[in-house]
Amino acid sequence: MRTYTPAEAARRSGFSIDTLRYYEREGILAPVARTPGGRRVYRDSDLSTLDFLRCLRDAGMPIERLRRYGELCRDPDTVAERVELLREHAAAVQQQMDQLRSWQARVEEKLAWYERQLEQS
Amino acid sequence: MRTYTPAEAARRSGFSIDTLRYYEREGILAPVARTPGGRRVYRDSDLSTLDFLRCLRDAGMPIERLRRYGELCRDPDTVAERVELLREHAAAVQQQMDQLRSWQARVEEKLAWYERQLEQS
DNA sequence: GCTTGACCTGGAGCGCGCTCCAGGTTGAAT
DNA sequence: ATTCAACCTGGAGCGCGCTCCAGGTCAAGC
Repeated sequence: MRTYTPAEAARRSGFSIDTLRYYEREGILAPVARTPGGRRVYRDSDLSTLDFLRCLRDAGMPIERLRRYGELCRDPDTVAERVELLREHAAAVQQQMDQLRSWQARVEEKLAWYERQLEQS
Repeated sequence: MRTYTPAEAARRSGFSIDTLRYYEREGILAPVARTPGGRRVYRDSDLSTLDFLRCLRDAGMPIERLRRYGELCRDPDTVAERVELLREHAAAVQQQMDQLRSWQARVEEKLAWYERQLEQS
């Protein structure tokens, strides 16, 4: 089970070093292990957590919910709550996709109209 | 061709009065007609512009591009540029949808795993 | 032992997209 | 004529999610 410096963790997770510290401060990420001198030592488990957090962020989950999810993951007896949280966000994502689809339709219409304009001129 | 007070325009467009003023200041919306006393008088054409702007915003188009689109719409000889701008954003939206779909898949996996956990306990 | 670059902390700053505020004006209703 | 809600302007403030900075510490390589 190897370890990673902050720079490596940043590179692999896609978050900046500052963001990694920020997430830890905010309680999104559990406190990371340290060297005797105080430097952070990220483990594989941290990286896989970060990987999933990255995914949640990319899907638009706000920081506050991310924190909630992070907290829940530190208590093994909260699987049901985690499921609920993810289902909630899944519904939000579904809604957003529906909206984007209707946007696409509307823009296609507008583009078709513009294209007719261009032909006529 | 009826007209609308700022409050009515806000209600119908879904933007706040402050946002309407902001969009005008920023050149996203063309200068709105005024009464002799200086109050804004929105027209149907303003409302339909706002309706499309609302749609673009909801699809995540940033303010800067909105401004560009607004400017282009004030010059009738810019249909090709408008088409280009919309196509560009359409590509961004497509990318976002693809990402959301892959997010959904990943979360479904995680949920299935959590559900197995719940059954076992 | 010294250098050097990566890291540490607490706190300030930033970019976006509004949102609110103070202080003043307008105009429809009474 | 008076009231009063809705409106005006310029500019400050805010919430989010980071990002940057100053001033200091650590540790690997020479």
